Amino acid sequence: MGMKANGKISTAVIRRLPKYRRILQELMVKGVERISSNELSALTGFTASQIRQDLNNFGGFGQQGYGYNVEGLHGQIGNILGLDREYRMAIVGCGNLGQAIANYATYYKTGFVVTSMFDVNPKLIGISINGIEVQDYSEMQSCLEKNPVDIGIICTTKGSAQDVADKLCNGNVKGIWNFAPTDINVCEGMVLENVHLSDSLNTLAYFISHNDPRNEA
Amino acid sequence: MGMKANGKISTAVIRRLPKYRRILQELMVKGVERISSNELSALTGFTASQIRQDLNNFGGFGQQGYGYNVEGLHGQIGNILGLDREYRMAIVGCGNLGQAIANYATYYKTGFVVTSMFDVNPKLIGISINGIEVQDYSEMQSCLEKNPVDIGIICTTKGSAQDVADKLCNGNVKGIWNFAPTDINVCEGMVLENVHLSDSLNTLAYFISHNDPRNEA
DNA sequence: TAGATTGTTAATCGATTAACAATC
DNA sequence: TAGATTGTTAATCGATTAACAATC
Repeated sequence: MGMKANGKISTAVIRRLPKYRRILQELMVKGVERISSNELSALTGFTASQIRQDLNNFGGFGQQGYGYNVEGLHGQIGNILGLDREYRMAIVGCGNLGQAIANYATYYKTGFVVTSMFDVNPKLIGISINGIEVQDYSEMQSCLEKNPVDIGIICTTKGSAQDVADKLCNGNVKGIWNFAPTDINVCEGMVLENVHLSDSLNTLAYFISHNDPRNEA
Repeated sequence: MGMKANGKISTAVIRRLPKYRRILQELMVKGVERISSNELSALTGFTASQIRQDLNNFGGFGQQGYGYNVEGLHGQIGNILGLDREYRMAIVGCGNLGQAIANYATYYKTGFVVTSMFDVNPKLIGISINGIEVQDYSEMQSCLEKNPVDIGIICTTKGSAQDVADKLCNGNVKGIWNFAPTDINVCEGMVLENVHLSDSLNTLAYFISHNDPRNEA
């Protein structure tokens, strides 16, 4: 039960947590009540030892001779990830990708709520996506003051990304989810998560051209 | 010049290559001719030592006392990644995300060509996206026989992803780029690159809720 | 030539795996 | 209780960093 979380957990561990939780969710749907680290190993591809090691960074969630309670562990990991609260999000750049995320985020992820969307394109300003009206990017700063968000999502072109990032930093968002195919500089304390699709595709090309099927990213 | 590439290069190294190349491209645009591992370190955030180590997995591209030729190194890394050829791609699932990728891929990435798109939704079948007509998913297998592709891109819901993956395996694609928020099983030899947006967002939530700005994914 | 910077080996650090005692 | 499986320590493995000789 008790979170240890004394020191810094390595990012490798943290990035495995969502997968654990995803698989536990599927088990819950199937009505599975308990699972051992060995069975989880088969489902995740990680070793049983690593799974036990990972989980014990945060606390002893299992029980000797029994394993882990699926629902309980799912909840624990959710808490660790900070999914026991709501995150308000603003999408900047409302092209296909921005729209995809607007729909996607609300569809798959309760807890993540898109509360505003911004663009510079007059054809997009004013239209409604998933119930959210696209606002003029020039009004973003004042909008964010009135309606603060936790996460800014950058779905613009490479060229605009840094300007957006700067304005999001001023707008007191806590984290930036960056889909623009470039690296951006962010202010002290800002959490940054990049989704570099072009890098991902290039990596795929590497493995294809080298005939090297080392699955799983 | 000469590729070593004797043994298997670690995936950690491979995943850094696209970033090197991306930054070299920007330097080319700026007209920069040469760069040292130290300067590259400042631009990438990796240590100079690591950069030299990484590159020397593939060959000695630098010159003592000089550094690296920007254009030359950019080309070399492109070759290593397998970007000296064309990749034909099929998109399965033509919602916002599929459409975003259809536009994105061709816009940013020469060398990656979307040649066909498939969906089950009658409202989407027949429409044209970026010049490609959306075809009925039920015809995918015969279409792929007539017009083979290298990469299949899964932009469907969780529930359909495995069926799509199976059909892509039969369709002789070489790699799968999976955007569905689930893990899929692929046949022997298939290259799989997952883009788990929900995992990425969960990771972002972790760092926000722990007030831990360990930037860069 | 002297200075700069690579290529490469050796040292360090961290992450993964193995093993097993604790315990349900 | 006996069996199963965790929690945790120790051993191994691999990746990163440091150092420096080679060389442009």
